[in-house]
Amino acid sequence: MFRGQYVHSISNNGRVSIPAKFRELLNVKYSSSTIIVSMFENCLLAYPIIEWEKLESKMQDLPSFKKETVDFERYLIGNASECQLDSEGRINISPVLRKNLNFKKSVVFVGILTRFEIWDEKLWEKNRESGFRKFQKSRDQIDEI
Amino acid sequence: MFRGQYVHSISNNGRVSIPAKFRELLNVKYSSSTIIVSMFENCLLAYPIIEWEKLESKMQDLPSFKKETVDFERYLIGNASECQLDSEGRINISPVLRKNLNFKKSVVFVGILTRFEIWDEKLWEKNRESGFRKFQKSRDQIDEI
DNA sequence: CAGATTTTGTCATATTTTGGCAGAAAGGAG
DNA sequence: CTCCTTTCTGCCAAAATATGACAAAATCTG
Repeated sequence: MFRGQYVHSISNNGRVSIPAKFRELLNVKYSSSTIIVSMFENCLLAYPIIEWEKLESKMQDLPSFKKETVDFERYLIGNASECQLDSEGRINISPVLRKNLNFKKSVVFVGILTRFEIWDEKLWEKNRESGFRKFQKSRDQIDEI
Repeated sequence: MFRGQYVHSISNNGRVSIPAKFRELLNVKYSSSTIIVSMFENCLLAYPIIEWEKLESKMQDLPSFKKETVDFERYLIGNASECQLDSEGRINISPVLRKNLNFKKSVVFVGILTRFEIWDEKLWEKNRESGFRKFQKSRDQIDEI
């Protein structure tokens, strides 16, 4: 499972290495170092290809013409791109995504079970406080755990 | 059951040994010296992996993109990390967690039944007074015991 | 098509993490 | 209190990891 945070620096042409722990999980559990990266709220969302495909098949079961489906899929699939890790475990993040998400010098990888997020470090730091408050709130909404 | 307090020193690269009593419990009761450590309020929360995985499997059944789920998982899983005790019974605490929790020289392990907390010693000392007051208050709220 | 720019592959190196040992400190038994 | 065992911790060497640099390949542009 993807867990925890790792701060890496991103080169000025958008190249960044994936944390070793995440690479190992990709190799061992998923037997593939291909990931799909897409936009999310203020961050990138990355899935091992197998997990992404599960997601896609669930999306295919949604009512195709419903407004929510169209909006959801257009955004999530429309911004997706496939990345192969290179021999040093790095990927490239396109200029468009970097610009949209304001990736500057360093990014934070945040593991979340079957996927991980990538944030601009400055923005992540700025959201830390509110992240904790949101966590506190969400605890009361989630009755299942 | 995890019980009591132990003060250990933490090396400047974040390595700290787990109290022998806790190690024994992990081996004997849980048959595994892997733990998951995550952030809580002002301290780390450590679970034997088996206990933690119960929690995670419940989380996987939550709707992935719903706001509450994202806020909850991002915090709890995003701050978590798997730790294997090494041959000397030590674990490493990542730079991010150390920074967030202000771990300096010594930390306090506090056993609480199925889990234990890890506090910066200075902060633990500072909270001793208020901890007692909170305990006094809580007595009146707890009817079950 | 030629030159400029960007992307990719490889290497070198600085930094961090890990493993193991040895000795200090703490705890227990007599 | 003293000795002995267990536990903790500082230290060092070895391995792993991250990242900067640079040349080769690919792509874009006019």
